[in-house]
Amino acid sequence: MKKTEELFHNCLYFTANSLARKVTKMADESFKVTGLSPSHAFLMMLVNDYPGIGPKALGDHLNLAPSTVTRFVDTLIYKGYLTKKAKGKNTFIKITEPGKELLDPIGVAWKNLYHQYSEILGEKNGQDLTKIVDDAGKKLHT
Amino acid sequence: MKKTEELFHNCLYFTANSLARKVTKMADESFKVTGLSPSHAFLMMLVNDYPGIGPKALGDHLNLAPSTVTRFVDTLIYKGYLTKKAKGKNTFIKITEPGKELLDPIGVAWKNLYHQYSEILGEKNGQDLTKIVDDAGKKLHT
DNA sequence: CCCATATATTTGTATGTACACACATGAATT
DNA sequence: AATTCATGTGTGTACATACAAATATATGGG
Repeated sequence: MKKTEELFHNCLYFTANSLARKVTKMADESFKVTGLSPSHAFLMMLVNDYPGIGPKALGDHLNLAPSTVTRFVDTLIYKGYLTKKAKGKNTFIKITEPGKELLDPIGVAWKNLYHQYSEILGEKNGQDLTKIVDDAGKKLHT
Repeated sequence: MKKTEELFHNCLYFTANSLARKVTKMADESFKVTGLSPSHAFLMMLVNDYPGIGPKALGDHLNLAPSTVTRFVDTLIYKGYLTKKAKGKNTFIKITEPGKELLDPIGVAWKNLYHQYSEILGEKNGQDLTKIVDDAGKKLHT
């Protein structure tokens, strides 16, 4: 008869959320220099790649609900890094000049995060883990 | 030059959170019959195993911040499933009779969740994934 | 026994994220 | 063209979770 708290570690809900919280804490720390949370930063990168993209497409790329994207975008507009224009059913989101200036620091922060967890997990280990987790996430898509 | 959105899938922050959100959605669904979120349910199980346990110890088992545990416990007290008594520096949390009645449904929901994701990922695959994720989470402690 | 330091807990506040719903618009079928 | 259906977007609301600070208590060295 195993103890309950040991059983937790056989539960994907428990382990996946636990890991996500820890990596998120590291990532928040890394991205602090940009003044953005990692997810907001990723959104900025996407908007830079796809000028005029809308919330739905952003959500698809980021695996986030559209309403979440709307919130993020509004925050980034408030900070002066994005603009949006509604035309008919669609919304076109674009990056501003101040927004573009963030892209370099974002890249650096991202690289730092990678190095940080690679150092702890081992680089290859971390890569393997990431791939396995990614594949599982894809399979679990509803 | 890879596309940004493909690079996301090489980022543990991205993949781990993405997976966690998907598993959480499944878990929420499974635990709906209990009227509790999965984390609340796990907390109930621990309190049942360790009558008189405090927020700090609960947080250690659940990988949650003590303040988070306090919030959860207060919610569960409000629902009538737990009690707490402060003595000196410490707080002693116990389960109530109505709380005990939840333990069976919680066990069932938990098992259902396991079967649900095992069916999608394959049972062995899911177990391996869980172990890998758990190990990584342990390494990333602090 | 007293002070400094460490520990446990709670509270104020903030962020990320989602769902359910509403609304506008576009597409398809009659 | 009108009606139905699907899609994109935004809002109200709610929950999980955390940190930082406040508080209360315990503990160990002098």
